[in-house]
Amino acid sequence: MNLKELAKFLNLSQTTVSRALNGYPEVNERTRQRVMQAVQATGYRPNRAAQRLATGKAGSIGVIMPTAPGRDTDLHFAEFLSGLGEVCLSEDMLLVVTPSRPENEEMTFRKLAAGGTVDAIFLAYIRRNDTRIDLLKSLSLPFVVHGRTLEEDPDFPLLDIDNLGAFRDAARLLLQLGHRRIALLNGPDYLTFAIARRMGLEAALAEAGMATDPALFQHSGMTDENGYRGMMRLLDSAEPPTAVLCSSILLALGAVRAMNQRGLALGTDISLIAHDDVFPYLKPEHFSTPLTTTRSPIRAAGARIGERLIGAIAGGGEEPLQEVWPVDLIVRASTGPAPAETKRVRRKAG
Amino acid sequence: MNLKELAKFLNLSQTTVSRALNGYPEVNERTRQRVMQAVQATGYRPNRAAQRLATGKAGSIGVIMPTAPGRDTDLHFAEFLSGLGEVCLSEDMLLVVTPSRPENEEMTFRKLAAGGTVDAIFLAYIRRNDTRIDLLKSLSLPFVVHGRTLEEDPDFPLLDIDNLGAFRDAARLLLQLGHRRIALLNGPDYLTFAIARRMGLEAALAEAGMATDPALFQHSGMTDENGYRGMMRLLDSAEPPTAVLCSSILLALGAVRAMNQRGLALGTDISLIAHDDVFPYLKPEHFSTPLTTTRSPIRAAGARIGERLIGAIAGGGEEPLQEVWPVDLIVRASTGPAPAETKRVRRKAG
DNA sequence: CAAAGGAGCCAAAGCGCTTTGAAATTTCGC
DNA sequence: GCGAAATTTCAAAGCGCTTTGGCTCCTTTG
Repeated sequence: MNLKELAKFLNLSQTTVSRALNGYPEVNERTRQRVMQAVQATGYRPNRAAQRLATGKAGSIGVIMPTAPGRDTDLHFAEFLSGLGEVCLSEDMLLVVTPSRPENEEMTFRKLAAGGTVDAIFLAYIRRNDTRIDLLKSLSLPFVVHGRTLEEDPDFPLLDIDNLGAFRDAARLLLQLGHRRIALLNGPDYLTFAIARRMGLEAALAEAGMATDPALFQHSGMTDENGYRGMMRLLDSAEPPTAVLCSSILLALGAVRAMNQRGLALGTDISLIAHDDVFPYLKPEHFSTPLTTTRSPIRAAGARIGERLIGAIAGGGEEPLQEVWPVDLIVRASTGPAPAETKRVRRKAG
Repeated sequence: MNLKELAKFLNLSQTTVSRALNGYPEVNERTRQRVMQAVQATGYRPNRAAQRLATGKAGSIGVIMPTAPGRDTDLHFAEFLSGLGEVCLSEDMLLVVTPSRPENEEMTFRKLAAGGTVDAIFLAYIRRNDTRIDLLKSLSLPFVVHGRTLEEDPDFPLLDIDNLGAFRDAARLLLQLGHRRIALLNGPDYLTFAIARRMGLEAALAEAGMATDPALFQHSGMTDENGYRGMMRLLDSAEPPTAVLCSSILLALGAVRAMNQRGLALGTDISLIAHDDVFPYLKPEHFSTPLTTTRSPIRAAGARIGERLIGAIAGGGEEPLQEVWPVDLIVRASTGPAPAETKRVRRKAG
């Protein structure tokens, strides 16, 4: 059943039927009712491809899903997608997920753009000098970046959380509690969010007039396993930290396990603050010792980016908006005063 | 730049250029080279919508993403999607993810199908008497179901793992180890995979001539929190189990935490077997006490379903294939002989 | 050397929708 | 009750691609 047939069935022209369906004003209300009824009766649905061709609008948002044979899937991606999806749903947009090898991402973008497959693109996992952003700028497709580059004043539309501020505040808290050796279990060092978090910690240390010890920083994929290994390595070192910042709940999960195994009490012997992207199935407040966290729901970010993308599609060229969300620091039981032995270590060192 | 312009640029007809691009034989090799070069030079990409309209093929696979305001996102969905995506990538297919409220899924299907938005559909989260399957059968669109209904001989294409067998084998192992009270922390009771797993446990118990105690079964969303709560409840009950089956690593995570908190040694005081869908960021072998698991990579299932969907699109109507994968039972340290106190309890009870 | 066959190319007809510009019909003011 | 304006409808022209059927030019073959 297509429009032509439907029109014939109704003894109307395609034009009128099309207009009735799309809510144009120049059609009699009685006629519109009749059309709607016929749609119900016949089960007619407009052909999406034809609609696209005619309007030039794809009615969908493009998302690149980074993928590679050995590559881990990402918890954060799914949660983000769910927020994005929620918005798409209410706006009757489709989500076109394009799996792509990292090395082919440029090609994938070009194909999506030139082929008119999508009306807007979302980009994440921003790297230090990310060439993909310049590419997107040149593509004349609305886009919003999740995260940002390290430059001072980015000139592209983005949404990010205040990673630097979050980890600076977290480190300040630990410093106030008397901690002097603060470790960082971070994400991959080529991703800007991880770099920003490290800079946050470094900033707080600098404020306190303290040097940074690179031996206390680990950059790795954010898995349970890496959290465990990293923590074990730290605990086995000559001067173990008394506190640790984790870039993900998963890293914290492994780190906490390592502490348990060593018989260390969380919040007493050692303090921990984790960043919480808010996964419904893994909550820091439900750890044996509830975790102090820097908290920012990644799902909400997905929803907001969806809104902005849809706005950009509808409204033509929005000016590039840089939106940076503050991050809550939520104190729970995993943070406490630095243990006395720290002082001993420091005396020994000094 | 469109085909017409490209053809003019080359002094060829659209027909010839189109054929050159799509690998048809009736075009001179030299001409084809010229065309390819022009494509490189101009950056021409065919318009996807036009292609679709002309061919009637959408070049994409539809995936329903269940979503609702309060609904948890699902770890398994992302991992599955990644497998599916991997295949789509190699076949140059797009993944159209349609977020949909559960109550609107039928409508969503109809729209996807009648609108020609996708060439095939994938369905998961199968429920007891799932009306969506009949709908799909009536839609004349290739589809493959992940999971299955409970009927004896399903007549639709599906891929599933042997949930019943997996949990029966797991329970048998526990029974052989002397366990008599075996608990089950399961997924939601309206989903067939969870029902099958319960049936697996019940089958093993029946074989051993034992009754089932519904108080030992929990159906819930598969989150860390529910694992913890469920386990706590079980441990606090009059006759706590000596062993527990978990339908997910996440449930196991919470359950293990509960045990730790109660000072119970995993594999000694209490045994645990979890089902492992294989998440790269959360591995049962890395738990403090490595977990015995029933293992089946959900990502592989995604890839296989992708293959089959693409095959079905290409080859027309494949006969409905029921593919059921066996599940490995991998024994690690979380399972051990039933502790002596169990006997005491039984004596008391007997 | 004419007929047959094949290789290579082309014009034009869709695919199913939207939208423009015009025509038919109704409504309204005086 | 008549012309003008507003309302409602329509025919037809795209959107950019694929594909059918046909045409031209060479090569082959009896």
